[in-house]
Amino acid sequence: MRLTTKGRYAVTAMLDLALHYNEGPTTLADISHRQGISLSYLEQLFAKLRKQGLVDSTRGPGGGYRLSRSPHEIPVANVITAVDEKVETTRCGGLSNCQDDQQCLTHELWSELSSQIHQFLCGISLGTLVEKEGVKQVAARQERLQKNSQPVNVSAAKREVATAS
Amino acid sequence: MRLTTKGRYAVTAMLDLALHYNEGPTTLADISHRQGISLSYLEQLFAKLRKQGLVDSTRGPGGGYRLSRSPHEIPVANVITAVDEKVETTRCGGLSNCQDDQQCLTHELWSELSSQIHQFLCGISLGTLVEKEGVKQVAARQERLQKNSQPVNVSAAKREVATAS
DNA sequence: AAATACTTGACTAAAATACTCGGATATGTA
DNA sequence: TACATATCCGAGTATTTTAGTCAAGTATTT
Repeated sequence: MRLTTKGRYAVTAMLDLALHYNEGPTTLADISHRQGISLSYLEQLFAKLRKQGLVDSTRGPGGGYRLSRSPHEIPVANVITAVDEKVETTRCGGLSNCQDDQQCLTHELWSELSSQIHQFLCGISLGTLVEKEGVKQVAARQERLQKNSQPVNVSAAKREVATAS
Repeated sequence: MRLTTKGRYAVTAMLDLALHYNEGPTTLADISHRQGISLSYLEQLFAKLRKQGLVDSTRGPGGGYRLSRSPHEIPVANVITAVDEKVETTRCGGLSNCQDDQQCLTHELWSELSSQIHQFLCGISLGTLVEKEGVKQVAARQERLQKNSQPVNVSAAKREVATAS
């Protein structure tokens, strides 16, 4: 399994969606504010998540994204594989042609590890995570922060910093 | 846990060492031939493996590297962490300051995953791998290839290919 | 002395990652 | 219809990592 920040961002964003599952569509701008992920990057990620059928989108004012099904029916593994094309730990992508068209010495090890990770992440759904105490606490903190602060144009703010230097 | 080709190379090389555990020091040149890893890259990796006390080295003719202890006492996890500085799946390296100095929404998930992977790779030693049927077969093939072919300067060969195009 | 083999450090091409930017398109509201 | 809000889409790019090269050592055996 490939574990990159891309996959982490995707899971975080999807978890945010799961937390607001009962509130109608959530905009990427909201997720961006709450989770500190750039809007344009979220757009890229959600294009893939949509293609994989994990989320539905509605355009226009009041629109946004929502999970295509219950949080309990979406394993974390699906989210990660949706944005990170490759899923294998092995070099050859499971084709066993790692070295001179033959299986390399450690091929078995990596396949086994892959399936371990896959199993673990398949066993945990967004729904599972939402119910965790720690997640609830962090989510509550994020809500408070959002209410106290004005909506901010993050990229504009960053641009200011950049030009100031 | 970070899983890169660097870690894979390291495990492959260490497994090669384990396979020749009873034959005195193994040179990096031999490993390079058998496993198709560039000599200079191996040097880098083994510098780290030595610092971590996983291998002992002897210089001069007849020298080389050998495992510092029995293959059964070296878990794969140790090899990987020796060459891949970071070991955490989490962004913050377990410090819980992933977002605005606070714990991010998915922090728990990644810590748990980390420990899962760690457990798995701690449970498998080089000795375990050596005994696997698949590994034995691949190793046997590599021995045959090595005996049939002249020692080759790999990087010189590669350079030829490159200039030919 | 000569050959072998490890040791160290600096450097680099190529790939991947993590984004940004600009614009297009759809949709609800006044 | 105008306008604001959102999603869509493609191209471009700075940074980091990977995977390696290169050069100049040092230690040890024969």
